[in-house]
Amino acid sequence: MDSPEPSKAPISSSSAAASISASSPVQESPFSNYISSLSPIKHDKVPHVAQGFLGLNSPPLVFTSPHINTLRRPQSSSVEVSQNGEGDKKNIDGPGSLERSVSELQQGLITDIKKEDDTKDSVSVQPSSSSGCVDEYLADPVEADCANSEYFINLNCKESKNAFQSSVNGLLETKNLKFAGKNDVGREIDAAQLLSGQSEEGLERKLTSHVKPVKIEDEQHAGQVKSDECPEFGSDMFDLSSQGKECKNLDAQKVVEDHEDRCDGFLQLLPGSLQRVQEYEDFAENFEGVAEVTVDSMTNDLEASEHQRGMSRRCLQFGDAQPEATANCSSSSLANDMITSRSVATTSETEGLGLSHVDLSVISRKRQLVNLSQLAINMIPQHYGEKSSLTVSKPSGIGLHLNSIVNAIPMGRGGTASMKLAVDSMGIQGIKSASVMSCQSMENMQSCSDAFEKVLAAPQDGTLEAKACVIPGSAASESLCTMESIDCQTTLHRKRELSSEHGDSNEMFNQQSPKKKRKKSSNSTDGEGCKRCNCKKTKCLKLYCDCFAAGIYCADPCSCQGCFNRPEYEDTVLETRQQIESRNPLAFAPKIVQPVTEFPVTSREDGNWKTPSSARHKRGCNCKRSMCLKKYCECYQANVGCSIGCRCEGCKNVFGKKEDYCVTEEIVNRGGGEISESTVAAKKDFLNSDLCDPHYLTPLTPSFQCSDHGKNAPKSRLLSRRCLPSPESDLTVLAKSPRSPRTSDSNDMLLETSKENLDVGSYCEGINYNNADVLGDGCHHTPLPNHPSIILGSTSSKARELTSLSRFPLGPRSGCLSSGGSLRWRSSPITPMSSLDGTKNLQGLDSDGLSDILEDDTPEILKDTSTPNKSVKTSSPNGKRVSPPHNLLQLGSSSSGPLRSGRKFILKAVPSFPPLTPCIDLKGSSNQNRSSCQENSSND
DNA sequence: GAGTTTGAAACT
DNA sequence: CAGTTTCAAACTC
Repeated sequence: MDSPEPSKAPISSSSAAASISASSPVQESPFSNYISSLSPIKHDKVPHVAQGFLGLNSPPLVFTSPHINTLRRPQSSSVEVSQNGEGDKKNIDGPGSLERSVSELQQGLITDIKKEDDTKDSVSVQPSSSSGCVDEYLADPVEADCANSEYFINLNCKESKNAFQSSVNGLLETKNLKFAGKNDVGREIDAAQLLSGQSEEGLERKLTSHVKPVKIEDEQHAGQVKSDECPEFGSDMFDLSSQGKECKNLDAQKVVEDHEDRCDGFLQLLPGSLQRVQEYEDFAENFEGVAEVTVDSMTNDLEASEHQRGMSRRCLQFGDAQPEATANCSSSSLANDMITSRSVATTSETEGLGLSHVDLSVISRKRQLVNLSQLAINMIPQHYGEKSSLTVSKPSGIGLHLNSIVNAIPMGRGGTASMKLAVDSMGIQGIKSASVMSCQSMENMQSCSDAFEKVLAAPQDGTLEAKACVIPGSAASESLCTMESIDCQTTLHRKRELSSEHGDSNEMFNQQSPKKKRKKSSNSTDGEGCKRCNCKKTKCLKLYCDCFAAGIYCADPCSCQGCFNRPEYEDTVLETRQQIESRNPLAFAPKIVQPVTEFPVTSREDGNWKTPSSARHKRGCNCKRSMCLKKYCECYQANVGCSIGCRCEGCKNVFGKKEDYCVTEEIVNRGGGEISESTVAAKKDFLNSDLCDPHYLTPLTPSFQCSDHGKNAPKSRLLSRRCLPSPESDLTVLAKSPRSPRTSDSNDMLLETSKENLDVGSYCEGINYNNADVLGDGCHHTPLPNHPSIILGSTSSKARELTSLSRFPLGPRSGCLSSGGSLRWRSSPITPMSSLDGTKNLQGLDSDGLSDILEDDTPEILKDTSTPNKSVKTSSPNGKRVSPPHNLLQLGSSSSGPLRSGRKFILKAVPSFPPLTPCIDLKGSSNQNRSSCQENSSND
């Protein structure tokens, strides 16, 4: 492990391709995919790094694909991607509009290009021909859509094979530029501009081609989306260019790719240029200036297109997303896609790839989109309840890596990313609406970006933070992470490309002074939220490495020594990861799982949105001296309360003591048996009022408290606990829809032991949470692009989606589930969940009964920690019911029957509930609901 | 910035 | 599966 394979290390572009191919096999296995999906790898650090281990996270891929689909689908009610894609396009712009935009873009681009050409000359970097840039651009935009990608590829091929290569080179160059640019911002900018110019040309081509392609899409929805995006983007670009923002436009275009990769979020748009110009840090600064110009006018359209593109890019970079995507698209293809996506990302860029690569890349992009959408969902919900609903659907990974969590703090980024994701998820249909949303989100994002660093500290972004928190783990953090990681990863990719092209690139990274990295990391950690490793002996190939554990490549900020966690060593990384996963399929799964419901509850009660109390650490901590009051404690570090799974001693976790958690569980457990329908109803009510309300979800953002961490967290947590016994359970409920396993299991789960359930639930919860959000969003807005379930289009569809979700191993959990009971859930018809509308309800249910159930159901995987809980039961947090642990036991055995019935009942009920009733009154309603819940429970 | 503490990850 | 070692982050000075 320690010594990564040296041979691999010097991976050249070719090697990268090889690695890709190699990786593919691994990912191919559905199981691995599931597992990988479970793995949080994706984004934790993603923010900068964006580069995830494409190959590595097979699981992510699974998710990603679904997301992608969902993203695209969003608009189209139909589950199928293709339809959606088309619909999206239409929605966004008619083909004619696209053509127009294309023509315009072309004109604008041409102008810009000329200018850029000049700039290019000035810029040393840029090597790649415009075509190259274009290719990249195309690739990104086309991204998800294989068809589009193919189309583009074909176009490129037809136009000129050279162009394709050049495009590839261009990409590499662009990356290189960025990479090099890091040194000089201005230089980067120039490069970016140049690239943008190239990209513009490419866009022109693309646009022209796109016009045709748009219809081609049918092959793949994603393709449609891309085509749509491209046109829009182009149009956007055009407008910008017309406005005299050529540079920005160009940058935006280029950025779109890069940024998307890194930041996805609206930040990307502005940032896009900025990003290129700089790393994340610089980005913020430049962002303000640059962003300002484009943001208003451009943001909407650009965002949408960029988001999509960005999504796709991320997907390429991040395998994580892929899993989800696969879920949406098709589990079978997902794995391949995942693999391919990875390879594509690297290979396509590096090699130039064949069409197949392109397709793969497209897929990967789709996956990424899915991931992004998930993230967006996570993020969105918080800020935008309605919108969030759209995005929510996909919360691919609920779980968060601690790193991600840490990173999550910089919600702004995450928010932006999420926004983009949301947009993506929304799909074409959403695009316009999304544009609106995006506008808001963009605004938020901007504010966030502006405040980005501030965000952490500033509550304003609290919304963002809240999102981050909510997503927490997963999406939010991921999004955040992605934002930063994206930058990092983008740089990494660039580096890769550079390295591939220029052997030095690797050295460059390595050479980077640790100090700088540290500074960044420290900064990022603190403000930016980007956490970087400092590994010295593990070569960043072990879980000790936060980056590696998060599934992202080490980047500039890292001060690691002898790092093999780089794109260059992709093969090594993948292998190592596989090894680790072979030992522990959940090794890369998000450590923190969020219960969907919790947010609402917590936020409501406290009024302060702090950490998602419901969120829990998958494995739990084992603190003995820190009393869970320091960052030594992973739970505390993640701003989550300790749970049954924790083996900590003298737990004083501000976010929630283990004891409290146990109590809640007990309650839940009892509820499981005792709770019965009345309890469920109460929960439902609660959920309906709060959870159900999409708004409520939105508010979740509350969260934000991630940063707050503990202060309010404890209360919120407690409250949530009361209402929602276990976060996991809640999550599980939500999960049902998406990951269904749990949800479905929830029904069955009762039977299952509490521990297992908990684990699974927790794990799924994160996912569920996302899903829940998605559902909510979906209900209101659009179908979650990603997951079919998300799509929601209609409530009925929701049910299907849920089921579908259950099918797909959404996240890592799915994998976990596969291993354990989780699968059951999936298998189990989530039907109850089906009513997405009920998602909230579900959440609510989950929170109460479901959560309990979930906990019970929680797969062993998650359970790790959980054993103790059962015992805890004695006291109820609320003091209401402190039924003895029987519940667990009951659940396990005799109670199982009743519980099941109860759970099932709940689930069914959930659907019936108004999905997203306005809930906004988080506090009041929540309290009432809680009280009602409690009462109900007591009654029970 | 160096050294210590801490707990997770890895190993046996 | 439990115990030990290794590791890197968090923390303290």
